[in-house]
Amino acid sequence: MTSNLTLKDVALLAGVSEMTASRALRDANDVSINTRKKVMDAAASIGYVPNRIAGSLASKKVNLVGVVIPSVKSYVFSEVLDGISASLKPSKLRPVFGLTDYDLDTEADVIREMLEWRPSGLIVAGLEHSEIAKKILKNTTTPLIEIMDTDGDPIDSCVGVSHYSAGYNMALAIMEKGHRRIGFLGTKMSSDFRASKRFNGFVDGLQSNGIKLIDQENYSSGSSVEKGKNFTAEMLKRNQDLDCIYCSTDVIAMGAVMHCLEAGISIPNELAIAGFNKLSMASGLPIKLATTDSLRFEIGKLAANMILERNEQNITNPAKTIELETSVDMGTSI
Amino acid sequence: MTSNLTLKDVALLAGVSEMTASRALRDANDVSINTRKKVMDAAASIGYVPNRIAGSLASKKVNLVGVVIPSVKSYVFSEVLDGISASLKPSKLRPVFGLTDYDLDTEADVIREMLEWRPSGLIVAGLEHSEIAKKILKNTTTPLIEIMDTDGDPIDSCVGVSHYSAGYNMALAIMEKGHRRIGFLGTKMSSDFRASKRFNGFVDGLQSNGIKLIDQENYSSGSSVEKGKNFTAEMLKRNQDLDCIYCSTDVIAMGAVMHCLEAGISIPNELAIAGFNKLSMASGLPIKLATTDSLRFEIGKLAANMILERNEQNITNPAKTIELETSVDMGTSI
DNA sequence: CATATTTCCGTTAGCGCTAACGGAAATAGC
DNA sequence: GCTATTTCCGTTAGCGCTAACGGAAATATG
Repeated sequence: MTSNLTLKDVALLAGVSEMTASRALRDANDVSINTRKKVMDAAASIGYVPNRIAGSLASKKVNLVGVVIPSVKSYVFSEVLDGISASLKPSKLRPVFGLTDYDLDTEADVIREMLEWRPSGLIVAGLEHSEIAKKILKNTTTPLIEIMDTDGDPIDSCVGVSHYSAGYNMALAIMEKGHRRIGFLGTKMSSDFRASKRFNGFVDGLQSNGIKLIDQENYSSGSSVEKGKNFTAEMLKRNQDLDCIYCSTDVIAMGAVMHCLEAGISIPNELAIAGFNKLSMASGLPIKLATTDSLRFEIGKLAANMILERNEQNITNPAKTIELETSVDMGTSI
Repeated sequence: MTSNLTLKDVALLAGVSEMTASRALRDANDVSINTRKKVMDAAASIGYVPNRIAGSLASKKVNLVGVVIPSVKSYVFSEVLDGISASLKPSKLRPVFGLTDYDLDTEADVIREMLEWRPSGLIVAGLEHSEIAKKILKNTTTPLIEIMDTDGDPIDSCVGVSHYSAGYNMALAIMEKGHRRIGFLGTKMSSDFRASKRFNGFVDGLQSNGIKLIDQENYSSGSSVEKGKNFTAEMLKRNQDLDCIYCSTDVIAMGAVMHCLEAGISIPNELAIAGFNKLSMASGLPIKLATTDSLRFEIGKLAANMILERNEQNITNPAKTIELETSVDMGTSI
């Protein structure tokens, strides 16, 4: 409760009305310098902390932006959050995060809970939602930005990259380097829609040259360097003539690289490796990993900016989709 | 705004009073099965989303827990958040995150903003705060848990590990393995109090055997694998007879390992390497990194549980400090 | 000096919900 | 059958703040 001081206490002490105290504490301009100082001093002397709940109800302005993401552990969304924080920092808006744990039912719950706070905007990762969530989102007048991904039908606005294209273009890049016997290593598709889109794009990209995937491993639950290492070893055991592995994320690719370091396999001569995301932690590797920058920080920044724009202008902005261009970062690993 | 439907709309449609509608939507028990169904159907049919702002004001219960951390990018706090989320999930409480960017003035602002929402509890990383922040925190009746670190004076309750001891014990472990010419590699101390405590503990630990640090590098801003790699190279150039490097975090230690892999330096024969945190991504390395588990998930879980306890019991719980025991994980790198 | 304008502050009303009480109707008790 | 209890629902009164209006005092205008 932060002690139970209210505006009335401040007003009484300063010898003004509650309304004047309220105006003085926010920087409204209908207050003389003298009374403002009196009020400020009174508030400071008793340690008054304004009650935003009451303030928001009265003003009908909440100044929070709901951000719904699967996880904060994944090295991916944390940078999105960072971009959002950076954009919102100079404004009055503040981000509030909700985690879905990659579960669409949880996501629907989180979205509902978020909307109960009447946020100034909502940023949700991904274009795939449960029917319930879609219904809620379509019903709301809160500005909504779906992020990360543009391969699908946004409900309102959208900022992201095409994961299908990212996969497709990586396939082209890999084939251009002469690799033909190619495997894929990634997490189970059901929970990670974007990885699945990259996979589809990749397969179609190979197909455009008449090439088919030799092997594919879809492990369950989260990605880790260790999993990447182990599954790479297994896949190589199954297919001794494999000359390239496309990993659904850099984390896995790092594991693949680790395996090669340990097993004395030369990259890319004996095995080419490519990942996705362009994670900064991969930059410490002995080779430069081929990857696609998923522009996470940029996406967060742009999404937050769209919310800010919509809040400044009272006119209802039209829905807008921003598809950022990705390009293959060749590195030295393919 | 999620459209402007209010309880009144639901009540009217269901043919009951607002109060009854309110009771029916929350699961209060003074409502017959029939009327509850009527209200639920009415609410669903028009897509009513309760206004928590109003509800919280009226009930004086907010059910949010403020979580103030330096960053979400650091691979460290994300697991704390995860622990907090896991603990709070079955309860009504929800975490709200605020980022300080390792800046104490920003931290004070974030704390103040958090308290304006009258949260059910506040979890703040670290024991070091600005004078302003301390004053605010001492003044509040909101349950406060300072986390991560127990080397200092908690304002209220506290859950963490002793970073001083962690450093001290790692020094003992390293010396026990026979290493004597030891360097330290970490980020600039001013911004990272816990790294600095580990450093002090480490130096004192060495001192207990009459050993002094040979070299030390404190780079500015954040840690990365690449920095670890580069600064390890530099330090080895300066001190060709170095036989061990203690890194302020596993991220740096991974970089050190990378350098050794590239330069063909054998670990731990030619160079021993130790880190801190026990990050999961280090588990993919060819050697098992010596480290200290910082028990991040556990800390988050316990902190959230303390908030839950305090919310269940109406009695004002006494401040409590939980210091979790750490132990050196020897790995194969020292 | 009279009028027009600006500056400053207070009053009233209400944001959308819930706590607390009270009372009517339904059920139980004997 | 009449009282005691329970079940269910409505009424009243705020939670702590701010929007909007209005009005007195101070200042400007000529």
